Amino acid sequence: MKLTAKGRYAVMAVADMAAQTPIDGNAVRSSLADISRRQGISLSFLEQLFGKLRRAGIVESLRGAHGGYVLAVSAPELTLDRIIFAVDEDIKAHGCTPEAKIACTGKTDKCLTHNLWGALENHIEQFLASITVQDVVDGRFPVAAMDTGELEAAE
Amino acid sequence: MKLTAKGRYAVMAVADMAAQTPIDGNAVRSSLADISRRQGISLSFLEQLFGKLRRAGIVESLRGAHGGYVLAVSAPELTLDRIIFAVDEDIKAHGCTPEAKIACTGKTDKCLTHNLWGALENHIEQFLASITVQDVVDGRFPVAAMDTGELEAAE
DNA sequence: CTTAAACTTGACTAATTTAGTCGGGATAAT
DNA sequence: ATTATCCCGACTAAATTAGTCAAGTTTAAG
Repeated sequence: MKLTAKGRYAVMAVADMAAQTPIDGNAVRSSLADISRRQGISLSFLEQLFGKLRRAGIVESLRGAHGGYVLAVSAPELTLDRIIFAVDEDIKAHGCTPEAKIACTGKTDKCLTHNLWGALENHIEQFLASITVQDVVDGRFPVAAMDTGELEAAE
Repeated sequence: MKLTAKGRYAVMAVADMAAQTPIDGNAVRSSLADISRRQGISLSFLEQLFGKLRRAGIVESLRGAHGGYVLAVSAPELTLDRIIFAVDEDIKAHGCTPEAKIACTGKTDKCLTHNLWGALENHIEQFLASITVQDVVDGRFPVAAMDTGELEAAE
């Protein structure tokens, strides 16, 4: 799976939207300019990301003056894998894609690892699918036996 | 975490070494030329990979004529994370590295995702650490609820 | 001792991917 | 109209990847 800065920014931006407290339970309209200001991500880059998020049905746009974006899925329903998929589209962890099939034609010797990468990819996706945007906003996500104890102070 | 072809090749090569049946329980000496032939990986590239594997203490080299490489760790003891780390060295899933600290100075708003990527990285590492080279050779690894049912036919 | 098989090292490079920028539109509220 | 906002696609600089190449060093064999 591809875990790039793009994906991180997208999750940050969506979490930022979700963190804006709804006035009456209704979705809040955020302009990219606001998100850009709050998160320190360039406007141009956000435009690129939100185009993909919109096409993926994660956000809805309201054009024109006083427009902006609204979450199309509620924060507790929206899992991180959808966001990452939307912006980092192509995922490929195993090398036995059609073009690499030449090196993987049935010989078990040749491709001992074929299934392995698929399993790994699946594992990562499941992890991301188990976390919602609401979890991120609340700072609550499965800490699977983390041993880096640098959580408390930002110094 | 970085999951590149380099890491895949390294795992393939090490698994290939492990798959060569030991004559008397003792480690088998494989030359890079043999591995190259069997796995279809270029010799030059293998040289690059095995340099790193050797420095990481995963394999030992025997120089000179009839030399080659030997696993320095037995297949059932050798976990995949060590191999991937050795060749793909730098791992970075969260963006709040020292230089990115500017955008992450204490403000909880700014870095809702700080711990998240650490947790994800940890998750992946744990997965890889749970699989040994012997598992790969035996085609046995944790299939965590895979739903892609394309395992049977190479066709 | 000479030779050659094999490993060792590190610099080099072409292709790809990433992480953005830029500029010009389209749309809707005021 | 004007302005705030989204929309879109082309463009690009930097980094990374995947892999090559050449010049060694080491040791077994003859």
